[in-house]
Amino acid sequence: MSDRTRPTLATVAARAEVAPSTASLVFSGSERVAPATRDRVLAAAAELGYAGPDPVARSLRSRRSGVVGAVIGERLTYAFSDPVAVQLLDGVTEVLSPLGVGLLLLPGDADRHGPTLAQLAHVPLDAVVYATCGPEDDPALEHLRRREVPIVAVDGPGGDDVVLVGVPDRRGTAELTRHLADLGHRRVAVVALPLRLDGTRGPVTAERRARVHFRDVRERALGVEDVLGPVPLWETATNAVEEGARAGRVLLDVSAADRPTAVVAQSDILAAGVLRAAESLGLRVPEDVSVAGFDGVDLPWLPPVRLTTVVQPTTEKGRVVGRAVTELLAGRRPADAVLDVHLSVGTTTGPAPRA
Amino acid sequence: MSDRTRPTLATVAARAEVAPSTASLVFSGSERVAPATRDRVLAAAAELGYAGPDPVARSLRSRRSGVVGAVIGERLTYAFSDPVAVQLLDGVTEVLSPLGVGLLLLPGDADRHGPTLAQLAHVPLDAVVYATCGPEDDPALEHLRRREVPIVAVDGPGGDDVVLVGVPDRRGTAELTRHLADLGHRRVAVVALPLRLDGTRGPVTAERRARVHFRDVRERALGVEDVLGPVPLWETATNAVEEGARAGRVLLDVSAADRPTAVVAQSDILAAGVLRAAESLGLRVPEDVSVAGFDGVDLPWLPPVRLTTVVQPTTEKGRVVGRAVTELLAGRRPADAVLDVHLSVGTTTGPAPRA
DNA sequence: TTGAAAGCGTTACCAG
DNA sequence: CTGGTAACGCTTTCAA
Repeated sequence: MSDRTRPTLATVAARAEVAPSTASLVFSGSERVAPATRDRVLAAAAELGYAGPDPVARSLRSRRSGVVGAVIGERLTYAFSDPVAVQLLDGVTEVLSPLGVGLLLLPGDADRHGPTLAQLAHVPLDAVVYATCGPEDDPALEHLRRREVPIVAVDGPGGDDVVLVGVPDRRGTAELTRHLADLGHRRVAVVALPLRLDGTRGPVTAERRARVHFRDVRERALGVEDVLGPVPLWETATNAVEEGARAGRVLLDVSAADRPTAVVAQSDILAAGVLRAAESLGLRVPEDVSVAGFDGVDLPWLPPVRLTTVVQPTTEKGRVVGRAVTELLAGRRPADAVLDVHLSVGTTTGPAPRA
Repeated sequence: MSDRTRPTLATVAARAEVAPSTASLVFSGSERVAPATRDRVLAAAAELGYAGPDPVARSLRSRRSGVVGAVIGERLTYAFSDPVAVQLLDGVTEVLSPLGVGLLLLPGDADRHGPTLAQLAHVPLDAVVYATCGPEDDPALEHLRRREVPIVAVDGPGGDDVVLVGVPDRRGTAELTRHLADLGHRRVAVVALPLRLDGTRGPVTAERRARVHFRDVRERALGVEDVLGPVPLWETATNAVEEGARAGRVLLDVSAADRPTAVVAQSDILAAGVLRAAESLGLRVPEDVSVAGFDGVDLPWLPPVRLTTVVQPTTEKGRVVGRAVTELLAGRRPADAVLDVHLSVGTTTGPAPRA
């Protein structure tokens, strides 16, 4: 090993006695290179221990870095304890990885909902995916717009230059609620996902509800009310089992006269918490109270119960996002996409108990 | 908006009537710029809608891309259903994010243990973290070496040019095993994490054991044997609750004469599965069988049981990795680090039942 | 099929 | 404190 400095394409070209441009052609896999020349270049590269064209220099010329940002609102720990977020990103990488495009994590921290500008500004980005939160009033958005970085948002509120991928949250929840109504339920409470990421928890006032930050949360609440009219909302601080349990313990307080006969949680994770609360309060499900969720994720520790829920094709949603990114990278403007959901009736909903 | 083309630093400099190098100084936050000049440049930038220096061009010059790769062996869904992996990466980002460095996910897919070269080769990388698997015989390794990308490996086998961060897996497991031995346990079975990522599951033969791919798996097995001598190992296909349950159902088969009185699982996730299996087999824990894990992760759905386990400081491990990366980026060569673990005795281990 | 030359947008270095 | 100039390592015309 006598090399003083890391070899570059020029070094390789010189050693192979071809022009740099020809060597470049070889590494870009072009057909228009004589096999003999190609072999010579490859041999030179091997001898020099050349690792291939520097991605950064390549990016500068080709205006493509192979990096797509993933905005995941919160700390990794929170975002990735949400199976929906993970499945979604899994779908995205499934499509993007084979193209040599990687996902760059852009988490926020305890206080912030998104990445700081300092984080964004220094990092190459061919596109950005808002994976778990809409880009609504995100200061980073303006920066990305300036840089002309295309954006795909999941369940977000969108905007003209943002490609949207979502599901019919409202219709799905309405369908679920109709199922409950058909079973005789009239007093239904909703355990809501965070309306904003500020740690608030408790009953939702009209003012707070007017300032809901996330489209899907709003829509899922409306879906219930489409069927039953106004219902009480209980907001959780994060999408976590323990948060659902806290909510459940309050809502299902056995001493309350107007205890709901059914609880609609806005995620399966929260629903799992409500189930736990019911259990700890000595309530039978579904005899004393029905519980339903949203997402249709696999909670391996939930059985023997099967949760009634609205199933959304989360991984497929991720793939659709991945394809949208692919289109964007190719300079095309894909249409927004709305995937479908369906009701899955499990063992956690049943006839409303007689008053 | 009359701009035909995205503004560059040169455009901004021209408009502010300064040299490009001066404008560059402004954006790099240098002190050696007259406030008046700075304001003029900033004003010009604002007027032109300049988003700041192009990260790619900047990277080319400064030889730093702000991107650190995270190799996570498997599909996102598998890797991120492991709380240990998530906490670890959380710790890493906690240190790296404030530095404007982002984590690029480098998952494998169903068959592969690591990213393909096509994925790696096109992407800028200041460093790489092997987060959930050692770089042992990884073909990507040679590529990274050529590119002179520094590597930090967690619990990995290492190599001269790889910085290692780990915990005393062997000693920790030995301590746990001594606790069991003190309780009178002699017939102990181990539910092992995957020895290699090839979907194998079942009793571990000597040949297979000789080819174990992951250092921590080997060490944790040895820790048990340090105390009790050779014990049967049951390999799982992935680190998942259901896998632990499958293993548990076989190992705890009530009809077997030599049913173990204690099961040591190599992760808390697997231990949770074993607990489930015990329950479904009608065995009481710890009266009929003791169960222990490794990691000390918070499984919010596990209570009321408290798992006996070896607690490792996973998030701190991530921070240490982050700091090691920081050092490496600064051109220094940090020392390997071994963090500490401790035994946490819960309610799942007790005296061995009388034969 | 190959080569020459011109940048891509920035920062580093050295003068002034 | 500011300006000029030369890279950084590659790809992309355009010619030959």
